[in-house]
Amino acid sequence: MGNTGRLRACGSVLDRFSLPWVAILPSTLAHRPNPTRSERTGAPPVPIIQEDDRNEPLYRMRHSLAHVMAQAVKKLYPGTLLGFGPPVANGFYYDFLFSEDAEISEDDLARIQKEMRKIIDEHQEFSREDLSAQDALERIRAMQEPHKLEYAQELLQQHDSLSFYTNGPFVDMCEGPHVENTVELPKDGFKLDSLAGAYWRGDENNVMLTRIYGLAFPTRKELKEKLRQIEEAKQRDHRKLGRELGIFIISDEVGKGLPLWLPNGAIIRHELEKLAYETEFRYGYLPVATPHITKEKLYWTSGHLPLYEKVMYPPLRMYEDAEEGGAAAESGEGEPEKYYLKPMNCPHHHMIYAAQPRSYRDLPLRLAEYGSCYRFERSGQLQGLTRVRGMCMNDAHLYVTPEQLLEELKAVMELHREYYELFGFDNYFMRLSLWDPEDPKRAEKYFDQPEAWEFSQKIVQQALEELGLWYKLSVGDAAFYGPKIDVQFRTVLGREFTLSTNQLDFAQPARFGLKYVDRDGTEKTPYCIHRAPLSTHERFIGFLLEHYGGAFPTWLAPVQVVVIPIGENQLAYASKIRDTLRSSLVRTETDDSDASMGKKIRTNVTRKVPILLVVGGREAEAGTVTVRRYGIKEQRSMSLEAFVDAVAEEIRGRQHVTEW
RNA sequence: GCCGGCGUAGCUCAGUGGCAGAGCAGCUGAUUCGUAAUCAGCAGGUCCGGGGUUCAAGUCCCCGCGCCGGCUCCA
Repeated sequence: MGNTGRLRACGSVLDRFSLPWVAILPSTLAHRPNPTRSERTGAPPVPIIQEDDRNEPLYRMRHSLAHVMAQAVKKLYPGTLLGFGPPVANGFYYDFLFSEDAEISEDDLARIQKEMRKIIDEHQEFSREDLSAQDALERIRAMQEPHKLEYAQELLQQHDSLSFYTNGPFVDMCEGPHVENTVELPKDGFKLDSLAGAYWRGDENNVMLTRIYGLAFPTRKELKEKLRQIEEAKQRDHRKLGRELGIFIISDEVGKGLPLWLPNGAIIRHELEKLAYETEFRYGYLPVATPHITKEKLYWTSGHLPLYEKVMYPPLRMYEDAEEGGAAAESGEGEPEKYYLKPMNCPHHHMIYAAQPRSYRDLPLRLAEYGSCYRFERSGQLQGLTRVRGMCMNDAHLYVTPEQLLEELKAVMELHREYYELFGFDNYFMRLSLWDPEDPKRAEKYFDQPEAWEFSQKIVQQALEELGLWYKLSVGDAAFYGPKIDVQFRTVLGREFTLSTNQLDFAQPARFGLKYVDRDGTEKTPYCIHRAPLSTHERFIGFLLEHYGGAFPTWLAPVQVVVIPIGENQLAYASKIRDTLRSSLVRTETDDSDASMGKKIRTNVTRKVPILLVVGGREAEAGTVTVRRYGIKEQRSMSLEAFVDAVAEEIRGRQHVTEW
C-alpha cells in the first residue's frame, strides 16, 4: 500500500520538483488515494516516496513549526479555529479561522513570530498518542475544532485510529512526525512571510480560512540565502522583463487579461510561428485558419456549451438584418443569432474535416493553426502573460484511425521532446489525467462512455511508456471528451503551471458526425488528438522570458545585433555593417547616439541584445568587427564576412551560444 | 469570484493633515570617447477614479477600478 493508503491529518505538500520524476507523489494524495503507476499498469513497481521521507529533519522541523505557529496564534487570538497546517516546499503554513472581532493583517505577523520564539524557548516536548476511533472523536469534540472533526470523521472511514501530537498546551490531530522538542527548532531560521485566503479543503463553497505562510530553514544563513533567491527570482519575473524589454503591455482600457504585443514581442511570436510551421511541415501537418467567433450551434454540437460555458465570454446577439434597419432588429422580435468568441479551436477544425468526404487514405489528417481563443477567466486568476483572457494557441487536431492512434500519439510526444530540447527545458513532468469512473457527477463532467474511456486511456499510457516518459497520474482531471497529457512546468517564482497540453478525443468526432470511408467501404468515425506543445504565445513567451531571464538566444532575440561605433568617424562603417546584416535577415541596429562607448555598451547590455559589434578606427580600416556576446567577457575580432556567415548560421540553426 | 496587501512622472521609489520630490529614461546643448553609466540645462503630474471629513487631503474615512500574493481553475 505504501504511501497511498495513508492520509495525513495535517495534510502534506512535498516539493515534487526537487525529486526525480520517479518520486512524484499524486497531488491529490491528501484527499484521495490515487493508484500508482505500477498499480494501474502492472508495470514493475516504481519507487515512490515512502514513509521515511517524512522523517527528513527538514520536513519534521517545518511541520513542528506549523504547530508552534498555531499555538502562538491561539494564544494571541483566543477562539481561533484550526484548519490544515502542513510543511511545504520552503517552509510551512497553517490555515486559521479567526473569530470575527479579530482583524488580522500582515503587520501582525511580527507579533506572532515573536510569540513563536517564546514558545521555542520553553523547550516543549512533542508527544504522540494514538486513540481509537471513539476516543479520538471525543478528544476532538472536547477540542472544539469543527474542521478537525469533519476531517477525522472522513479519515475514520478508512482508519481504526487517529494520532494526536501534544506540545506544551497545544494539541493537534496529526499524523506527524515531529521533532522531539521545540529546542530543535531554528529560532532565527524561519520567517512568517505572507497572509492569504484559502478555502477549507480548497472548495470555494466552503468557508474561507486565513492562511499564514512561513519560510523555514535549519539556519539563519540558509533562510537569508532563500530570501536572496526570492529577490533574484523577482528580477526574472516575466511581467517585469516584459515591460523593460518592450515585449508586451496590459492596458486597463483594453481590458484585463488582454495583452498588447509590442514590436519586440510580436517578433518573438513570429519566430515561434516560423518554428512551428517548419516543424509541423516536417511532421506532416497542414495549415488552416479560422475566424475568432462562431455561431452558438457549433458549441452545442461540440458539447462545450453546457460544460464549458462558465469560462466562455457571453454571446454577442445580433439580427442579420440590423444593418438595413430591418424589421426584426427594429422590433426586437424573433430570435437574434448568437455568436460566441471561440474558447477553443477544435470545433472549427472539425468543420474543416467535415467539409469534404474523407477516405482512410486521407488519414492521418493533421490540421494546424495558431488560433486565437478567448476565455473569461475569473479576475483573481489573471497573471501577467501566464494566465490571460485572450490568447493565441499553437493548436492542431489530428484525425486518425484507431490503428494509427498509438503511433500518432507517440509522434506528438516526440514533437514535444524536440521542442523542449531546442529551448533547453528540463524542469517539467508529464501529468496524465484520467476520468474518474467513481465520481458521482461523472455523467455531468464527462462524456459517459466507459468503454471508450478505458480504450483511449490504455492507448495513451502505452504511448507514454513505449517512449519511456515518466508521468504522474491524476484521476478525475481529464477533459470532458477524453484523457489528457499535460506538461507541468514551474515559473522562477515557484508557481506550477501547465505549459503544453494534449488530449485524446473519442467524443467530438462522433458528435460532429465526422466520418471516413475505410478500406472495406464502410463509414467509420476517426479519433482526434488535440495537441498544443508550444502552448499559447502568451503563456509560452511568458515562460520563455523567465527561462532565459530575458536574454533570448539569437534566433529569438527581437534585436539580434547592435553595432556600436566608437566615434562619429565610424558612423558610415557602422551603417554599412547594419545594412549588410539586414540583407542577410539579421535584425540589426546601429547605436548612433552621441553617448560614450561605455554608455552605449551598458545600454545595449541592459536590453540583453545577444551580440554587440564594437567598431572603431581599427575595425573600419581592416574591414573587421569586434564581437561582444551577451554574458561572455571575452571578445573576438573577425572579418565582417566571417561574422555574417557565423551569425546567419547560428540563427538558421537556432543555436544557443553560451561560450565561444 | 473570495481573503490580505498595494496604487505618487515612462520606470524604480521618497513624501509628519500645510508649496508635488529624487534617480534613471526623455528632450536640448557641449563632448566623439576602445568594452557596463561624460557634463550641463530643460521638460515631465487628474498623487488610480468618485464621494466624504477638515480652514486645509497624495496623506484620514466610504465606494468603485486596477495591480500584487494566495485559494480554486487552467494554455
